[in-house]
Amino acid sequence: MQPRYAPEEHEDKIYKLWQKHDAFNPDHYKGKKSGQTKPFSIIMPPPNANDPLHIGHAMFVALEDTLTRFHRMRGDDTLWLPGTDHAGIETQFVFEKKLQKQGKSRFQFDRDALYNMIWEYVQENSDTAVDQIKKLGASCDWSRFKFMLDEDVVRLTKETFAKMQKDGLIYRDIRLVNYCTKCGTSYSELEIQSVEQTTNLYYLRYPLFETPDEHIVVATTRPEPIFADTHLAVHPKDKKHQHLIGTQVINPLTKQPMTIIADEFVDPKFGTGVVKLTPAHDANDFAVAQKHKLPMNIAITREGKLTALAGKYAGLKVATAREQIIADLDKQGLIEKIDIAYKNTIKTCYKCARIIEPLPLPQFFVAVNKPGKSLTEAVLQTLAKKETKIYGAGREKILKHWLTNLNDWNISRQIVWGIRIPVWYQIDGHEDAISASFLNTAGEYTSGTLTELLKKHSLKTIAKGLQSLSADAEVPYIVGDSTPANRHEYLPETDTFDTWFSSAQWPVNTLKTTNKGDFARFYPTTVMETGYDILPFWVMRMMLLGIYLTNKSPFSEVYLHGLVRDEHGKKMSKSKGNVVNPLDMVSKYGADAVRMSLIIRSTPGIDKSVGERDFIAMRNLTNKIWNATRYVSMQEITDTSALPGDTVVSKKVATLSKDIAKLLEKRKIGVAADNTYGAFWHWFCDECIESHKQTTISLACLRKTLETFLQLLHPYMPFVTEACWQELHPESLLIEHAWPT
RNA sequence: GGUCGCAUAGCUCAGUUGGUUAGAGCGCUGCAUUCACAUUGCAGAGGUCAAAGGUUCGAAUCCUUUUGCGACCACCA
Repeated sequence: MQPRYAPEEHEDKIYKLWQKHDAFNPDHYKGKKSGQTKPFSIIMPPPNANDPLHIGHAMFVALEDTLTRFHRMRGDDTLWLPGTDHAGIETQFVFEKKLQKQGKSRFQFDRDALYNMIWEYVQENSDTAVDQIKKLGASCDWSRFKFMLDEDVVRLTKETFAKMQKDGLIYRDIRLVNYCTKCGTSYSELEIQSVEQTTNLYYLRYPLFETPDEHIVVATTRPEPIFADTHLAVHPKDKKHQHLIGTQVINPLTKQPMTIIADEFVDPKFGTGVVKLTPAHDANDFAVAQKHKLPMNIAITREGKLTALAGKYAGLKVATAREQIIADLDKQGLIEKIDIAYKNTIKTCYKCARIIEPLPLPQFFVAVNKPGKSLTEAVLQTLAKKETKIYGAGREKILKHWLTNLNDWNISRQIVWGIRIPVWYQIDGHEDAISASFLNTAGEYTSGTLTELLKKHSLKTIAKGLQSLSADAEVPYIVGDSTPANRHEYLPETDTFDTWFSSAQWPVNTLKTTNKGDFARFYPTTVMETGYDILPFWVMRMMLLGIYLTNKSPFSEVYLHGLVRDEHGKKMSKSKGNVVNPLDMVSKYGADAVRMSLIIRSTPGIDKSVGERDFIAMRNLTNKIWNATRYVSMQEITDTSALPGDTVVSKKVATLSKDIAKLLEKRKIGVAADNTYGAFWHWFCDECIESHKQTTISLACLRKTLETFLQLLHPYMPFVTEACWQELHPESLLIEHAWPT
């Protein structure tokens, strides 16, 4: 053996050795173990298929592989199921950026071409994540690998949608959705960020209809949709304004009369105590409008421009329009004052940071709290019964908070990269209520209502080149994978599912499509291990849909790891330049060192700081393990008799094995790793090996103890321990070895 | 405004569910090297465990309050 451990000389070879022996596949162990073995399963959080791994991925690989290897050694029927995600919006965006660099835009391609281009792009890079996961030593069963867009997974995802539709848990309706005009799609409430901003609060004068010399003042941060204002509102008990209820004012832009109504949502103490109602562009106003059955005028398009309603401002972008409108109102003397340092919070797009435009669009929603069939209630009950245990510094409370306040889930996305919603709209009789855009054979776009389009084009032509379709909420539709066969005519939905709608079914849909019997054998899974940052996006939704589909929580434990921070405890970001690439560190210090650095002394739910110094320290540990083995393998067997120190040593190591196992079972992984490290270095190396030099313990005992330590260290540091094991026992594999007792 | 988390050595963090003299890594000081490993060993300095009060035979750990930091959620036009 060389005096130094060189990870690059061993890691790939050892990984191949494991694979050659099929050591990751639970079926490999079938019949080899005595008695009934209990299942242990982890579904890997599927990384984006074509993205390189970041340090957070290394964290999940390290933790999940540690648990997997530990349970495999304990003799459990152990499956770690790997997979990758199509990551709808993320991937489409990365691809669009690539197009942009080439001076192109996604709107230059028809949806099939765009989809195929992205598919190609993903295929080209799809091995990136998988290769890197292997480099980290993941002992997941690649024979059961799944991709979110695998045909069978897609089929099951659509079946879930159909089942939910049947059960009345899916509905299509006009709601104010969070729309990003830059990304060109709507989002659910979870993908929205709140940002505090300083903005102008305009105090505008609305002349009274009867006596136009008098006016009422309304404060607003958004003057541009005033065209769409339908009413003003005051609090019914507001003494100052009570007398105006039911009277009319003049809309300062359209000059049309508007009625003042009363509603308790108005806070008489805020601003002037008078609110303008813009039902189509404000969530509060929308709610009030529904309550009072007020009309909804649309002032802003999906492109973020003003509609024809805006007269001379039509077609202007929101920001430009605002300036001009304020200037014009000022000329008319309709501005009372402007508070230029007003602070409020606005919603922004989590992807591009643009301001989210609330727009009324007909979309598909999952009813999460339908009386009698409440998905959220079912999850809350599961949690109350402790059917699923959450590890992660108080995150269970956060989860409960989410579940008790969750709104219906918008699952429609206006992008092509994803699973198309399997819905068909009935055309005949609804031509006016459906608008579409299609590409003809000459490559030209044509759009309009179907009434207009069908005058010049056949339905077949439209269907063939269909790019986008927008049907009013009342248009009847049928759920299905192909054109419904009946006397009606149909066009398909063009929206795709929210990525998380398919991810939410991942534990169910993967196990149902791998090997026959896997679902019964491994579901519900044991541990769901992932970062706490996607608790509401993913974990909560897996519980919502998992329980809905199977009546069982998809996992009995949730282990939420913290975010990986830099060595100063700062958040990693490209702009700070403190991003650590895990694969660079792997090639520098070895996979074991990277894994151990992330795991040792980590605590669920608490962020973990790592830096080069930690990788170096753990690289030193790999070398220490290597050299301890080297020492033992260098000894010549002179006397095989036991020595007086042996009993104490073997007793202590047996206790240690038990203690470490208990810690790992209680998911105190960071503590287990730390204790194993300490015992190995400061007890085994510093004391036991020295005792052997003093001939107070025998070589046999020393060797046995070292082997035990290789077993104890193997879950965290699989490569070096296996490399050392091969020096001692080339006839067997450490990965297949039983946990020491 | 609400919820959650954190505060322990110079730095970054553990502390196995209340149990002697509070630990690790890095850093620092001194010594050691034909010895498995200098990616090493030995010795050492360094902490009133944020503050105050309470429960207890016993508190870094449980409870209350305060302060500071961080995250999330909700927000009033």
